[in-house]
Amino acid sequence: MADLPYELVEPQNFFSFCAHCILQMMMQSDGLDLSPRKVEYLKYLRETGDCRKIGELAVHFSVDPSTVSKVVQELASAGLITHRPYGRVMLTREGTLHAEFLLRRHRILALILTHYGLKGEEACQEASRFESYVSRGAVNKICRSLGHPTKGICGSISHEPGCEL
Amino acid sequence: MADLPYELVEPQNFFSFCAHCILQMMMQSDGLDLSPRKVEYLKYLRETGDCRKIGELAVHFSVDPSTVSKVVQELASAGLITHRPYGRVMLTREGTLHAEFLLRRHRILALILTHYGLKGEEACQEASRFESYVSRGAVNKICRSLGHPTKGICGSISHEPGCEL
DNA sequence: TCCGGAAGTTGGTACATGACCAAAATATAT
DNA sequence: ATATATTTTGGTCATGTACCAACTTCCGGA
Repeated sequence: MADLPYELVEPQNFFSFCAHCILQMMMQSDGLDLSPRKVEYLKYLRETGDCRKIGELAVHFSVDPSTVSKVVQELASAGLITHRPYGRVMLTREGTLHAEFLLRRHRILALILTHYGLKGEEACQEASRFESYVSRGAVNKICRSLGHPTKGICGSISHEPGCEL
Repeated sequence: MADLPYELVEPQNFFSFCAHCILQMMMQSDGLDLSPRKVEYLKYLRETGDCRKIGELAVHFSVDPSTVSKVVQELASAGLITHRPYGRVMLTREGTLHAEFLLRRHRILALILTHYGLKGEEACQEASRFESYVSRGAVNKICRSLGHPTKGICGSISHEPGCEL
């Protein structure tokens, strides 16, 4: 952060960025920074309206609670969820935005698979296997190319501001 | 292997399978059994006409020769390549067939990415990241849906017998 | 209010993948 | 035949994702 090229942003242009946009830009990752399991956790939390318990996640993903406990701590360290020991798990604002992307990515990818003859359920499962390795940039291009569809196979697709850039 | 349901194949139908088909069927994996790095090795060996040296692979993938040496041993154990210590690396018949699939998968996936606006090089790199997690079944469906294209972006696509099934 | 069982955490282990280094072994080329 | 280049071996390490056992904390009922 020491050598930020401040000159790149002319003073007269600086205020054309609103705080929200700056936050968005800072938050935007390439979409490849989360491991597959963490992606599943975030999507699940977003889909179920978050505020889940460790045990619920453990049952849903058929893993030991201790496994969930540890991964949840990592997600909390990453600032994507909040979790006090023995407490509930819930998405932060940033985690929510990221989970929105993860769901959009999943649904876009599952959707295009159905265009190639995969059945709904099959497309969903297939997408789940590889989606973690598909970059945000690629997703946005596919999304734009499809005209930002709003209907996926396993849920509706919501488009955050910025995805069409 | 103890409890194979021999009854499932009626004696009068058994000989309708030729040895080649049986071999094919036995060899056909779901396409998800190789780690990303191993996939890269096999594709490279197939593309460069195999019979490579460890050092070449190490340079090409920018990793330590010792890393290559170990992974190569694993591929040899899996029966996909032959490799005597200090000798050349080359694909077995099975390895060649599998590498053909890996190349077809890569090129099919890169191809469809270009249909969504990704540039050639970009599509190739993107595909390389996630292709290891895309099943043979899905690839075959996409392939069939595209009418078994023969021209990919980073090479021609060859279709083994069986891919259109 | 206290207590016991349920829920969650911690610490340890395990396995796969894939990377590195240093040292030993082998091959090759002069 | 020996020096140099290549490869292998044996360690170590990091990441991701699991498990188990033991411990801690929480909560609801008597």
